[in-house]
Order: sequence, then C-alpha cells, then structure tokens
Amino acid sequence: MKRTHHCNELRPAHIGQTVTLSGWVHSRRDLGGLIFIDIRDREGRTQTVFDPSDLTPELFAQAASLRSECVVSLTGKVRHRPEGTNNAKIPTGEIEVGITGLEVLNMAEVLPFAVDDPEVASKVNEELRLQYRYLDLRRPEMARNLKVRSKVAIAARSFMDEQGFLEVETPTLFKSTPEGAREFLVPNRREAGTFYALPQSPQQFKQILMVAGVEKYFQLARCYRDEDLRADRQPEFTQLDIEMSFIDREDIYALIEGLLKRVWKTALNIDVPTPFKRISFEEALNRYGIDKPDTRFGMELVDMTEDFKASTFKVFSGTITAGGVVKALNAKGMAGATQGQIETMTEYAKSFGAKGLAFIKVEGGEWKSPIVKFFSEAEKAALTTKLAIQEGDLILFAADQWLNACEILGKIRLYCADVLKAQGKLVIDPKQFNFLWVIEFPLLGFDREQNRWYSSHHPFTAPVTEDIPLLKTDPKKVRGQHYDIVVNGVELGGGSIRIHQPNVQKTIFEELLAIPPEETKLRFGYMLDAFKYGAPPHGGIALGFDRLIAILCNTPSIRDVIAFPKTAKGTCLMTDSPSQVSAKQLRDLYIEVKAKPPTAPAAPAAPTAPAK
RNA sequence: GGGGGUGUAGCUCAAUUGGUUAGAGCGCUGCCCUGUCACGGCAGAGGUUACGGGUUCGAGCCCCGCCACUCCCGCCA
Repeated sequence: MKRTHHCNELRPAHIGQTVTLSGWVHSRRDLGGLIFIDIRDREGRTQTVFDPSDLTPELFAQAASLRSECVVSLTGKVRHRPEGTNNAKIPTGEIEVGITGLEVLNMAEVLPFAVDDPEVASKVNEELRLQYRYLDLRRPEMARNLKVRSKVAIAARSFMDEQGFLEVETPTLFKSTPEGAREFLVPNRREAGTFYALPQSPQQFKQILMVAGVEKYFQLARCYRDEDLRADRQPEFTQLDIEMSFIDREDIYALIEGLLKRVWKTALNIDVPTPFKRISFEEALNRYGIDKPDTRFGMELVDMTEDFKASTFKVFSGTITAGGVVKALNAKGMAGATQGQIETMTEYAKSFGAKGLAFIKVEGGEWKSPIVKFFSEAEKAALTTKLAIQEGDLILFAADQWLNACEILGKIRLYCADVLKAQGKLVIDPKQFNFLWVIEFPLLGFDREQNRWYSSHHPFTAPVTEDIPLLKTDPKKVRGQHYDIVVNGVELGGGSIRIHQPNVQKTIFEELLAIPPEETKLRFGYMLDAFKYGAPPHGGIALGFDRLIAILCNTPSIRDVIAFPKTAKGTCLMTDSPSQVSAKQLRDLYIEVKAKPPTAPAAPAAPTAPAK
C-alpha cells in the first residue's frame, strides 16, 4: 500500500475518497469498541477510526496492539467527523479516515521518552535527546527547525545565484595555519610527521578565488575549530561564506541587507526594513559597552568623566587623572536588587580587573550607597539629570580605562536586562529584530604580555584608506575596513575589505604583526605570490549559518538547529565518538599514543598525541 | 584550565532538621469501555537515589573523590 496523501493534506474536499496514509502512530485512544489512531508524518497528523463493523476481528485486534511510534500504512475512506467532534487544534480536524486496511510496517518498542507531547518532550534531558537523536528529530518542533534550515539554505543559494555568485567548494583538508583558533589535525599516511588541518574558514581559498577571477563567490561552508564549546559554538559549524571583487563596503552592506530581507521573508514572513543602522565600534562601546549591542532596550551607558574630574571621591577623580573615565548606567527599576545580584555584578567588574563596583540604590526617596557621602551637590545634580534618576532605579558606576569601563558596564547592562526580563519588568517582542552594522573597528590591538600587535579581525583586513599613513606612525589609530552584522545582540557575521597589494600585506605581516619573513613565506607564501599576478581589490563576509537559523527558530542553542550536534565536551552521544582506533590504524599513520588509555569503561576519551 | 547548576522509577519531578516500607503525574502491563483527540475507569509491575569511598545508631540529604550533561569565564586571528 503506497501512500496517496500526506498526513496534513486531507480536507472536507476529499470526503468520499479512499486514501492511504503512511506514518507513525502518534497517539492511540482505545475506547474498547472503537479505536482512534492519530497517524503522523513529517507534515502533520490525521485522525483515523477503527470501527469493528468495517473490519475483520483480526485487523481490529492488530490495531489494538499498536503502540506509539509504530510505523503503519492505513487505508480507508475520508469522511466528515460527526457533529460536534471536530478538532480545531489541527488543520485536518474537520475530517477523519474510516479505516478498512492496516499494514504494520514496523513495530516500535516502548520509547525512552515521549515524542508526542511537546510539553513533556521539550523538558527531556538533553543527554537523552542526543543519544536518541532520531527520536528527538521526530518531534514537530525539531522537524520544523530542520525545515527552516533547509528552506533558508535554499533561499540563500537562490538569492546568491540571482546576484551572479558562483558557489565554489573549497578543500576541507587544508594546511595548518597556526594563527587564531586551534585546529583539528589530520595525519598524513604518506609522509610521517606531516598533517593536514581542517579549515577554520575558507578565508584564504576565497581570496585566491578572487585572484582566479571568480569575482563573486559564495559557499555554505563547513568550518572546524578545536576550541571549547558553548550554546552557540560547536566544533564543526556552517558559514555562509561570501567574497566579491571590485567592490567597496557599501556593496557588501547592500548585498547582505538584501539577503537577510529574503531570508526573514522566507522563514518568518517578516519584512525587514533596510538599510540597517550603522554604528562605529567606538560609539557601540560608549553607549552599550559591547561591540555587538542589543538595541532592543535602553539603559545606555552615560559618561560622567567631566562631572567627576575634580571630585573629592578619589576613586573617580584619581582614575580620570590617570587617563581613565567614569561611566554610569541606570538600571531602571532595579533598586530592589538582592545582595546576590549585586555580588554577581561586582564579580563581573572584578573579572575585568576592577577593585569593586560602586552603586546607588534609589529607594524611599533616598540614595542608598556607600559612596554618595563623597559627592558634591553639583555632582549629584549632574547624575540626576544625565541619568534621569527616579525612584526605584539602581545606578552602577565603572571608573577605569575607557575600554575596560565600557566593557564592565556593558556586561552589567546585559545582566540587568536578564534580571528585569525574568521579573517581567522588561518585555521584548519576540518578533523584533534590530539589525545593526558595527563598523570602523580598530585594525590592530596590542598584546601587553607578548609586547606585540595583533589583528583584531584577521591579518588580511585592509586599513581605511586615509589611515594607511598611520600604520607606521600610530598603529593604534588605524581603523580597519571591517564590519560586523549584529542582530539583537548576536554577532551574525563579519567581514572586511581585504588587502590586495602585496607590499601593504607584507608591512602588516612583518612590521606590525612581527611575523618573521621566513614564517610568513611558509604560511602565507602562496597568497603573497598570488597577489603578485593581478589581484583585484576584493572583500567579503561570512555569516554564522547555525546562529542565523537559531535566531529564526527562536532558540538560544545552535544544537537545536543542527541535526547531529556534539556535547559540550565534543562527543557524539549517539555514535559514541570520538573513539579509540586500532593499533594498525595508528601504525599506518606513524602515530603513537602516549597517554594512558582511560580506565572508566564507559568513557573512551582516546587522547592522541602527534608522533614527533 | 577555572567557576556555577543538575543527576532519585522508562520520562518529568517530590521527599521537613539526617529518622518508618523513597512518593506523585505521565508512560508501561492486565481488565472494562462505540465518539475520543491530554479519552475515561479499576488493578498491577517498576528504584544499586549516576558511580566509589567516608562520617553516623541511622545518609537520597552531610564530607571526600569521580563520571556525565549543562551554563559561564578563559579560549574562539
């Protein structure tokens, strides 16, 4: 019996037709003399009815023996439900199928967890969900996530195609380029002691493709980073990777705005207004204390440096004298913060090297604070005005070097928003999406410990043209032609206009990043070579595809939008990988495992060390 | 590498200050039930309290260790 319809297809218009549905037993309601079975497939579910007057006793008994998640093929006639028994909760709720034929395709054992009840299933321990991922993915919520992912991938591909882009596949067996994230290494059987690395991104290949004259490249590219995991970080993940020639930043902005417009329309039927707002790195830090601001709520940082320059409160005035700033944040309605909450915020401040966290609770018409006694009337007045202080507010201060002060309060701002959300005092519309370009990042940062400059994005990022002379005189002031696309406080992606002149690239590598010329040659020689033979000006961007889908599916974890994700320790609970390999496999690869094999039988961690 | 949280029946969770035989709902098994859709009713089975030690007359609860999952910091050019 081959299916004639899917389980979300039958409507009153089909009444009278004989149909066959195939799928899983979603739920069974056995009334004794009458059995209802909801059959479910990828599309939805349909109620079927087993009435003994239409069936042989054997068939009826077989229906009674089915349990949840058995796979069946059911044949019968579509009919109206009796008066008053329609089910408005499902699209097929006006009809039912009176069954005359039943074929059991596969019986199911009792399940380790329920997949039919969304309330229960969504709370099941993730460990169990990952172990039985094939059951987890049957849940309508997860099936929807997979569907959104597929639809968005296809929409993105067709949009890029319409814009004249070519999708080009780049190698996943690549060269180790030990800058940036730790890489996964792949031993080479053909020559002892040599290794491939899995790419952290197709960055270098896509730039080479520009030299190759591809002009417009994109790829849904799998990338690998051997770093610790988070809710939004997996060791392998997907990027929508893009590169274009003969363009400037505006072209990238316009392209991505068009792409995201298409994606949001496809996935959520939402019309995203464009162009997106833009904010400089400096302004983002000044106002929100972070380079990926969530602008769906206020509580912006306020600069109080001028007002406390001559304060008798030495913690503030001293910091200012030392070249620092005083910034403040009004956490509206948080005067009732608990000791524990203040403690948490203080810990944030301390993690940035601050000694403590100054605060004022505005309660009962009073400023309750250990530091207010040091403030002059003028200082208090300045605070009241600039921070719009009202009853019930909590004012928090950071006095430190500019970047630190901003980042401390940025962290606290997000923490306060979480607290207020949990208390219901801050409500954010789940359909609100604040897109934002963050631009004009500093090209370089300085590592005090290693006493050298490092690229804040990556070493191929071009400086803003008018800042190029500063490279040799004041590198700190050089802005990069780098841009991040941010939505609701999540970094969706980033990119830059690249350096296409070999001499500028050489300056960056050798003079600023202080990579010895031999090493530059070894690691990036082929790129510098390529740039000698006619490299067009080019630039690009990469969007985190998993994060994009997670935002569209309204889930905080990208594991929910990846079919087979890894746990926080990088293992796959379903296949039990990584696993140990045979002695012969290791021998072929010239690898000797020196660490002791794990003693616990259920935890094969299989640490491998390269043979050297 | 560091910090926090969790782990009790197949699942989700209870269990007073350390005190009787570790409970409930769902699921499961059996019986009854012809209009249910969270079907209903009756009965029943089901526990190494993650694991290993310790303290105690007595430990799910306290202590030490360990494992797994999870969140965060570091890390992620």
